[in-house]
Amino acid sequence: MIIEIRINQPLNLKHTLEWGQVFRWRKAQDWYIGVIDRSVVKLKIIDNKLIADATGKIGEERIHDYLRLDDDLNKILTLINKDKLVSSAITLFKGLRIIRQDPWECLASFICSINSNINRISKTIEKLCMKLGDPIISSYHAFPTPQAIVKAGIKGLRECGLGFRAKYLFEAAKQVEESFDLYSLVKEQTDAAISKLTQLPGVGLKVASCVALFSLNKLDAFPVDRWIKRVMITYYLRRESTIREITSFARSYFGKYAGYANQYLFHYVRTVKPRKIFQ
DNA sequence: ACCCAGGCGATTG
DNA sequence: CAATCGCATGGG
Repeated sequence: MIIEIRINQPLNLKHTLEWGQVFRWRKAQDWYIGVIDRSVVKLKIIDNKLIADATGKIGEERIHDYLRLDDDLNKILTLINKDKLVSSAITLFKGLRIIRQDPWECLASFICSINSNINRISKTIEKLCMKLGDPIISSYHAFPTPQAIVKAGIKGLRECGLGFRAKYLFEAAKQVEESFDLYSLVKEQTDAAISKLTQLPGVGLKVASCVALFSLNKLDAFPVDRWIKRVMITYYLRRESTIREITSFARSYFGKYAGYANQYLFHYVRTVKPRKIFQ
């Protein structure tokens, strides 16, 4: 099914889908191909239209929702544009949008991301889906359900290359299957949602913040990894700081769209040479 | 070798 | 009590 969505504001699929919010999108000629929920989706932009070619029952509403096209990006970028650094990032990456993933897929993905790198995370998740996800069409599979993860067992997960993360993912899946109400967290305040998430095994502040930002509609969540930590300390705080000090500063400095600032900065410090950032 | 979108439990101060 | 440390693992 082909869906056309008229877009009247910045949307850059490369910046949005390729670098670290989500790990399953691949570029094929002029399309981006990925899986949203249980549908294989191809996306491309022609002029001011987003073209989606999708299998299954997915409709315009979910595509719109996934790319958060309701976010007024121009307004958000104006609000977070507080200094030269963010301003440069916005110039380079305008059209990068926060996306709204399925919370379980997001949680599982970021448990897999612990002390790893984007390249490896993508490969691990690919193996997980291939082995444990329900087939959709050709070689595309849905993301494995918590039940499928539990059924695979720690040994089965290790065979996908999860290493020491296998037991975290297994235990988290078990709790989500049995008692942990992941999907109700969308109704909670940001800090409450994050603190509940960190009760899960393998979920610390960083992973919880990513889940809150990328799947639970918490646009003020500010994940601090080593890249963000370095740029925040050297450019903003200008002294040794804890993760809590950094997130607290970021919230007050960038405001309720701190998560957007986070993604633009993350993109920027990973792309631009350090000496260019700090002159 | 060294680094990587961190978390956890043990140890130290 | 908080801060620090070593470790789980595997690919580039």
